[in-house]
Amino acid sequence: MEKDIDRSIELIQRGSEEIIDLDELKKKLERAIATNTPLRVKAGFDPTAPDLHLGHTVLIQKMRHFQELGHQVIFLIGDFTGLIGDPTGKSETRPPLTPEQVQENAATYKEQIFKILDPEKTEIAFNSSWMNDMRSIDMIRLCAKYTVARMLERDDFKKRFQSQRPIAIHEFIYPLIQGYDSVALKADIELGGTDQKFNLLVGRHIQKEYGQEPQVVVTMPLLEGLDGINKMSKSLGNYVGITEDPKSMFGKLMSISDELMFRYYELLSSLSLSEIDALKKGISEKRLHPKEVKAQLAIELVARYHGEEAAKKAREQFEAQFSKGQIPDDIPEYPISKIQEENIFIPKLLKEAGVVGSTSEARRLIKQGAVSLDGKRISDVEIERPSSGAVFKIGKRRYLRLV
RNA sequence: GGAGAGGUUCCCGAGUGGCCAAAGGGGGCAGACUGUAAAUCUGCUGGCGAAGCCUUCGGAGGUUCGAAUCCUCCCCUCUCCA
Repeated sequence: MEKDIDRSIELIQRGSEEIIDLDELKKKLERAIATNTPLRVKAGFDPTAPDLHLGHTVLIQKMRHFQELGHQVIFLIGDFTGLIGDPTGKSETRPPLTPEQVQENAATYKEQIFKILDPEKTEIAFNSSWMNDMRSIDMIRLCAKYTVARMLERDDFKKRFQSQRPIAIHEFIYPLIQGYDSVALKADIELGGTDQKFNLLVGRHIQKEYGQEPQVVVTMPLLEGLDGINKMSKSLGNYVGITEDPKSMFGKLMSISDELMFRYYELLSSLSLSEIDALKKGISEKRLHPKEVKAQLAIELVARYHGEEAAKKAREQFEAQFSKGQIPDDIPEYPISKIQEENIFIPKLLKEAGVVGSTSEARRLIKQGAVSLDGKRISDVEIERPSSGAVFKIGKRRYLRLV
């Protein structure tokens, strides 16, 4: 275990939004060192969406920091709370997952998180394992430990209450159960996104009610997605999945803005803050090209999930395709033998090959000058039959090779 | 149980008999500029071998020369009162 409290604190604080409460954290660290007992660090995850993206890894990286400091990390899968659904925004009761599905999702989680976390120092827990056995009377007792007025402090609830929009009762129970999880796990620290702050704080209160020392809350910022505006989420399509192939991961990271790049550096890279500052300085003094700095970030992240070799290759492919305009190897192909006519009707060909959604779309693209054949822009929907090996390029990154 | 509001294209949202494949915005795609940057500017954004035709405004019927728009029934969402 890391014996230097200041170094511990520095690492814990890195990139974090808020720590409640710093003094308590110090005390816990001191005691952990004195008694040689690792702190129990909890973070909860939704059982329904085990497809992690870089946004999730901000939190997981922080878990890793705790492991590096020698503490015990608990990866809590909220398979019970998942049935309720977190009332962030909409209220909905989700269809229950079968135990098999939960196990399956958990397996997927493990596969993904252990690219970052040390399996030896990670405990996987399911809150159904204590919640399923809770009796009604105990649930009511749990509910008795918090008040409606305090629940309404939560911004989301407050707004809905004030604007006379509905709040279902079960939504109040979610934070209580999340808090109770901390009791069940005897959490010293709970990590979560800034949107989780209220729930995490309820956990402190509930722990006190059950005679435990309140957990320290560490909130992490929500990572902006590729658009730089919305938070990274799958439904918005602005994400980089950690199981994505190296090439598309690299490409997506290269498409972010320079401004966003430093946000990613801070929250995702393992470079120290001073190293990151040096990069910023290098760019402003024109010693470094922002594109190169971005490529370094992309390489680091691709390597984390796919290894050094794959990262290097992804970069080479990227440079070949976009900087040198070369045609990538792995592009869709279409057998020219399928076409009988002497003249080929391009919209139909492209649609059949599945590179465009409809002939109408293909017509529009041709009209806009987005389609080229072997480097020459096409202006007509019909052309003479090309020989096999000819390559269509549609827009920036769609290709089709005739074979 | 009673009263009311509403469901429009990927999303938000305008449209209350023909000028509606449906305003505007967002998103997306494409072109220019670049570093696949970002920002900006421009264009496109239901389908069809493209003439015109076909399908689309919660669902099913109906009125009408003509329906997203009017009528009937049904489904769904939301609000208020109790």
